Amino acid sequence: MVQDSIQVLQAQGYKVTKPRRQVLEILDRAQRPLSPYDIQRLLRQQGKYLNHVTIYRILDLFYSLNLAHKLLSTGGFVKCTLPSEEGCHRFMVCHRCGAIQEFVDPQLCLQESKSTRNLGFHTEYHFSESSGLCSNCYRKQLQKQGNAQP
Amino acid sequence: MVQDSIQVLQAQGYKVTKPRRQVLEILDRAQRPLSPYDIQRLLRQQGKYLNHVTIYRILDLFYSLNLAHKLLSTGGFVKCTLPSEEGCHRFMVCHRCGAIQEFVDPQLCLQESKSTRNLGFHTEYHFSESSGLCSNCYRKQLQKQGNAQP
DNA sequence: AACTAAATGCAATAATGTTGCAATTAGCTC
DNA sequence: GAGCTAATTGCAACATTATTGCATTTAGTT
Repeated sequence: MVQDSIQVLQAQGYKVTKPRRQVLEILDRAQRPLSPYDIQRLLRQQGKYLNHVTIYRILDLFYSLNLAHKLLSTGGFVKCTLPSEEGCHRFMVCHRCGAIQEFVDPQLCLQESKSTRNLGFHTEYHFSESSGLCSNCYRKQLQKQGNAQP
Repeated sequence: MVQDSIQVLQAQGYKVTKPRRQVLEILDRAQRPLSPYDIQRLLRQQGKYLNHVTIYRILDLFYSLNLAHKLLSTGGFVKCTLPSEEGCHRFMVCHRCGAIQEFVDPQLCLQESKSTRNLGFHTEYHFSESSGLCSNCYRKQLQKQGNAQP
């Protein structure tokens, strides 16, 4: 929810400005990663204008407050959908429709840390993204294949 | 080794050109991710000149042949250090000295796939990078802390 | 309503990527 | 080793993305 993010801003002493609300709403509605310029374009379609510098700065802020994440594989930003930081946030990205889903998995974190420790590395954070098909696109794929082999 | 990559190029019917050799050598020597322009700068320091477009194209080729990987957290390219593709290649990145280490872990792949499958996702590939300290930097860190508390 | 620090807009610039086409070259054949 | 040709590179122009300093505006307060 947008409201939650607004409360975080207030709690941390940041102003709740119109541009910040607008970016929050855009991110909240979009179910895919957006670049700063994506956001600018989407806003323009609604007749709203934000300088791209402003958007960069807002995204930096959101990122630093963990209100948004930067997807590595696409480079775009997504609104964090998890209540609080319970460790490393992971993503699944559907390479067909672009849908994303955020999740945490403490077990995986442990395993990853163990695995890298064995190689002499002291891990502090994991970046993890899985690429594949969401259930919708997977079903469609199966149907298409099914029709192709009568 | 550079030689291995050259053999892959030949085996796939690609020409072994001077620019390709030069980029291979730069990547091989660098123990950190390099952007196309990084590579151009490094070559220039050796009195060699490559058009940046050429470097982009060479990196695209190397990437498509799995001779190089693109690190997501930094955006730079690194030469693949593993013999062949035995699944998803993972990276540890030292955020202090920039050193990287590549590894595979089939067990982790399995766990990740299972984890995402439980969420209705059909994973085909994992992007995984761990950020932390390499053993060298970790030791230095400990020493510094040790000195600070007499 | 007035005040002030924080935030935004603006302008200029830097850095990074991309495209089409002409010139060059690696690897082949003779 | 000379000549051939498709593959590769260089060039030029352009598009996109990102950064900086400073003037202007605004949210939250008094």
